[in-house]
Amino acid sequence: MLSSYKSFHYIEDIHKYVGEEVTLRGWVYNLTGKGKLQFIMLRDGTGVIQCVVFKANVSEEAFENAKSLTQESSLSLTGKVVSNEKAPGGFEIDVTNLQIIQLAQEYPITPKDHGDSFLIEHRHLWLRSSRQHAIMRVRAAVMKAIRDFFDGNGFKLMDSPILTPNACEGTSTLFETEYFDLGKAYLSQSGQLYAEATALALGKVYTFGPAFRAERSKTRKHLTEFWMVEPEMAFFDLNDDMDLAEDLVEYIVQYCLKTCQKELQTLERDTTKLEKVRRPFHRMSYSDAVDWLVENKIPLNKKIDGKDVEILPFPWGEDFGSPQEEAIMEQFDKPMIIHRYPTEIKAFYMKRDPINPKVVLAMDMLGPERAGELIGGSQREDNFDLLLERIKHEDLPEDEFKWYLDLRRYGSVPHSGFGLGVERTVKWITGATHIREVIPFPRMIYRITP
RNA sequence: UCCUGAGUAGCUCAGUUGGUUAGAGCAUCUGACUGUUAAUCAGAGGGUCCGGGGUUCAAGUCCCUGCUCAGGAGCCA
Repeated sequence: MLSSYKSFHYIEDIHKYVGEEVTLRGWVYNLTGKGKLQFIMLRDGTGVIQCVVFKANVSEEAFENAKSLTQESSLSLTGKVVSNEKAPGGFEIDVTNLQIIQLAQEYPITPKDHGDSFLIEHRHLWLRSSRQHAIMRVRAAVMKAIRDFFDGNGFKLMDSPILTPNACEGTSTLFETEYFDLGKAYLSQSGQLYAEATALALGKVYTFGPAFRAERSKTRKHLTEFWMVEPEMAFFDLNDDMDLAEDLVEYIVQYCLKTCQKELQTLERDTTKLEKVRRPFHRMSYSDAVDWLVENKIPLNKKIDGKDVEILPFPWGEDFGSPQEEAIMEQFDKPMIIHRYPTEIKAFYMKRDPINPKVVLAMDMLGPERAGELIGGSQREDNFDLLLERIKHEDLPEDEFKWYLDLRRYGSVPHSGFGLGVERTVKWITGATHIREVIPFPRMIYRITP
């Protein structure tokens, strides 16, 4: 517990002090005046409350101070907590004294509409608005739910390096930097390989940190820097992996429903849709998904010689893009998993299905309401020879993977894991229209400030 | 990398077929008001129409070009 050193109160606790005098510190969220009466909507990070300054109840100086306030000025005020049904939230403060800490200059973000570009340029101030404030609180809840879930289920937190000598999957474009005399280093796009090593030391681990991708993606689903949690479990097969993924997502959503009702209400999120997020989720193999696309005449969109062409029926072996995933997801009102993708379109470390080596034991979890891919995971190749063969086949630098191959040399076991994108998840739960709204300071292809 | 769209006041936008001095709401400033919720009322200030070039008697408007931004594809969480 925090010691009670505070000389002021927080708005979230105000209901405990009805009839009493309190001191609040915060910022002017909005203002309106009516002659001898000034209304101040005060925010302090924990909530917003209406404070009423009546000329006859305060000193001349305090009233002049109240009149001179501007949006986002910081202040300290004292007054009595009263119940008033005219006040938003049901309570208000009858102000008896008021001191300005700093009189804010003309604040750029007004209560009226603004464009996306303007708001993102003022991200450092935009975070103060009620919608962004609510999203950040849901984000904090999602982070906590993730940690609670793993910590409470026997997982150990394991931190993987950010600077790495090679591309983890060998596909994605990475940010590059010079690393002393050792040549180039890259910002990690995934902690998975390191999580595998620690899973063989600790059993069940999760790594939780930022990931970096230098792809020139410019959509409302992509960031160049995002947060990902990656559990990795020794002795888990693909089914165990999918079960865990479903448990985790169910836990996160239910935790947010339990602890973020106010925030979800501010965001006008239809929570009945989130309440449906209960296990079991839907599952479908890649092959069954292709059959469904063929039956429903969903084509493959491909670029051949610079021309866009539609290929029908959808050919087995091609990867799904957003159009295919969205079409499949439209029938479902909770997340679903597609598993057992063609070997050729998936990463080298994924284990081949012993029943059908044309597919790997991989899985993607897609979210409803156009949330897109929330999770990507797989059972890992645990056979030394097969893994080496895949590394060679993909032309990956064998030397860099020597330590990784060692894991298959010394007590190799079946193991699995997955990665969950935090921002994708928060975007889905909050119903935010753009991923840049769900991380405090988004990093995107054409923007690195603020 | 490719495709599409946008750029006019601090902010959000309107601006007709090219035609007089480029408009509105909000914000700001001045004044009125004891119950406002994006208050209301009266008044005031505020413009490199993204930059450059061109067509024309005349360009915010048409053409070329550059810049900036947005969305989508591919890639993925």
